[in-house]
Amino acid sequence: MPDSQHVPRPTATAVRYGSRPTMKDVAARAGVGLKTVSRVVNGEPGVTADTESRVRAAIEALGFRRNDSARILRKGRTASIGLVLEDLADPFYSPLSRAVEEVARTNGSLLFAGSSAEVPEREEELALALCARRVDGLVIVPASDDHRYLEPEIAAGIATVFVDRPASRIDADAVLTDNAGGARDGVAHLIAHGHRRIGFIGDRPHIHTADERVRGYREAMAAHGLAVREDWVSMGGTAPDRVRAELERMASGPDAITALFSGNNRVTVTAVRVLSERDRPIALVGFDDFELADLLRPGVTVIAQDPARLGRTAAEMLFRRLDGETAEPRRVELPGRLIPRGSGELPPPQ
Amino acid sequence: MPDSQHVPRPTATAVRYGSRPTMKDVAARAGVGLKTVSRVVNGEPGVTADTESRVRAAIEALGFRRNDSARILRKGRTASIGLVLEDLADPFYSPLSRAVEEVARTNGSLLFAGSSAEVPEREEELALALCARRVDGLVIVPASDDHRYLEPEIAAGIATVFVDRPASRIDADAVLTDNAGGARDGVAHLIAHGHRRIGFIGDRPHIHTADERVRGYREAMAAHGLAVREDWVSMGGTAPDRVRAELERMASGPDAITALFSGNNRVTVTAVRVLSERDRPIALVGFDDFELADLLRPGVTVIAQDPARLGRTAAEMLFRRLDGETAEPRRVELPGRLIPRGSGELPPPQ
DNA sequence: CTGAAAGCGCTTACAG
DNA sequence: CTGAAAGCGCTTACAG
Repeated sequence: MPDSQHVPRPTATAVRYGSRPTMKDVAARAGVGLKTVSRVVNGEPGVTADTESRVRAAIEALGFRRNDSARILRKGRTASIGLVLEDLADPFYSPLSRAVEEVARTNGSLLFAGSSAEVPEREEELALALCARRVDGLVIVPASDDHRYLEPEIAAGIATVFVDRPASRIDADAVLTDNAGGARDGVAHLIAHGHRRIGFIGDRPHIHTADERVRGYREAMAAHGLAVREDWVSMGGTAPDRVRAELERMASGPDAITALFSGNNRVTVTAVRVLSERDRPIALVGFDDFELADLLRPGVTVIAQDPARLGRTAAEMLFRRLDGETAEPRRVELPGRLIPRGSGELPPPQ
Repeated sequence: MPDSQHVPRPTATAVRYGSRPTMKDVAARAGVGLKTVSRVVNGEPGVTADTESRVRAAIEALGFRRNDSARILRKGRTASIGLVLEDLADPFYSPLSRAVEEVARTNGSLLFAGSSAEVPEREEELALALCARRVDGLVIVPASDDHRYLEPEIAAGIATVFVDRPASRIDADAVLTDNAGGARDGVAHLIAHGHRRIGFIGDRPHIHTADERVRGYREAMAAHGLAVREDWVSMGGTAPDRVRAELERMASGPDAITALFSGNNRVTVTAVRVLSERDRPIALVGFDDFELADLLRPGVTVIAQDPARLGRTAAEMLFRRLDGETAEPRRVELPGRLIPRGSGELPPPQ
């Protein structure tokens, strides 16, 4: 089908790329110079109505569409930005992506998107591939713990804003949630409801958000004079099997926890699942909101982030840099918000 | 910071684009020809170890990174594909996006992603902008009902695969779920559990999936000799207020429905919310699975699609086309799968 | 093994 | 109002 309107060519590649008309073809057909075609295509002034209509007729007849690759090469700006995050499919990151996309569109840019899958090498590979395409800027949710590989790119002018987690070993713009503060609030909420033995299950250590949240947990416990037993704290990824095993361990024995603070949305989901199978209720506050949290019984109390706002804020900062803002790198922190729904207000057993 | 290693320049633009070394700079520094640099950068044979190391040293010293825009212009293939869908943030489409991205990566391509927000003009604008960038191919979840605007692009060789919904007014590859069949199964399931007055709330008419699902609903009702009252059928978008009003209307009065088939995930979520507030239970089967459906009380019975598989299948088909496959356009249909969880097995009131 | 010339399809700077 | 020439940064085709 693709070549039904074309003279057959020997290879698919020839069909694919040999057959597009260029401005030169349009100029020849319209009987004008190349620059005149360029003027019409770009809506520049200085073309008579008559000339313009001849050019438009030729464009129409040939099915011409300007090749932006060539334009980009000449102009410098590519009118595209790149987004590198952990997982496009994650319900936390997908609204963030959408928000970045909206800001890009508003600024006339297209968006490259890619998932690092939390693998540092993949983040680097993706980010550098985007730099080779000469994206104007980059929004990155880091997986790597060393971003010095980006220094030459940033020095060469690729604006870069980190989001959700800060850059490591370089100084760069970042938009974050107040993770420690949110965790503090959540744990304080459990303490206020009478809990003393509170567990924490979080993501792998050295992930900035995971470290910050466990820090908030410890600070809240300390602020209320409560000791933290180290077997109440478990950092190590969000795989359901792991979370299940750790929670079941913490919830058994004489010193069983009476409440859990879960370090992110995926831990929370597994925790809800495990707790729903148990008789003795355990209070739960989770970091990150999620859809339907209010419809579960009990509703799940959370510290909500606003992923769309994170994305929007980061992208807007990026475009301000592209517009020439040259202030020192900034770090913006957005607040987390406690939403009580029932699970975090359960009292400890008598 | 960005220009700390550079001589200050008059404008931000100059800093941004003036300062990147090119192959020519590398060649000059290494004392070799341009082509030799190209050979080293691209790992082509025919360079002595000594020459190569001189070139590598120059690359390192200058912080050179090949400009892929220039490469693309010369080579034809851009090693990028475009994805146009309704909403990157939608939990149905985000796994689809991720799957497309994975296949793109496997094939050495980067991914442009954009949301049409269900606005036909925006789909067209996005798709044509991507064509102007000369993406190798396009995966599209249609919002438009007329894709003839893509004919010149497809003829010029931009491979195009539609997913979730077929193309309109052109013949093109498509990967779809068997929407009518899935809806038929879901409604038959409700009928098998004793329901006779079954409502249907779906998305706006003329959206292919919405039309197909309501068709499946009507077919299942007819196949069991059940009449459909037109006030049991409501097509018109997924806004919560609308869904709530329609469901409350259908669920009241002497001929109130005893069961609902909801046409997609967003309708289902609102339906669950409304039904949870009511005393008299109403059975529910929803099209599309969603996270935590099993943790609600009752669990929500669904016809599950596999969005990741849709995306993967479409992207694989795209790359087969790019590899030269020239068969007639194909339509692939993937099955839906009934997952009983409780809400669809509730009996009608005695 | 190496490199000079031409060209990809546009835009820029300039001249008429 | 219009267009010829040069050039963006690479790769291709060719010659030495």
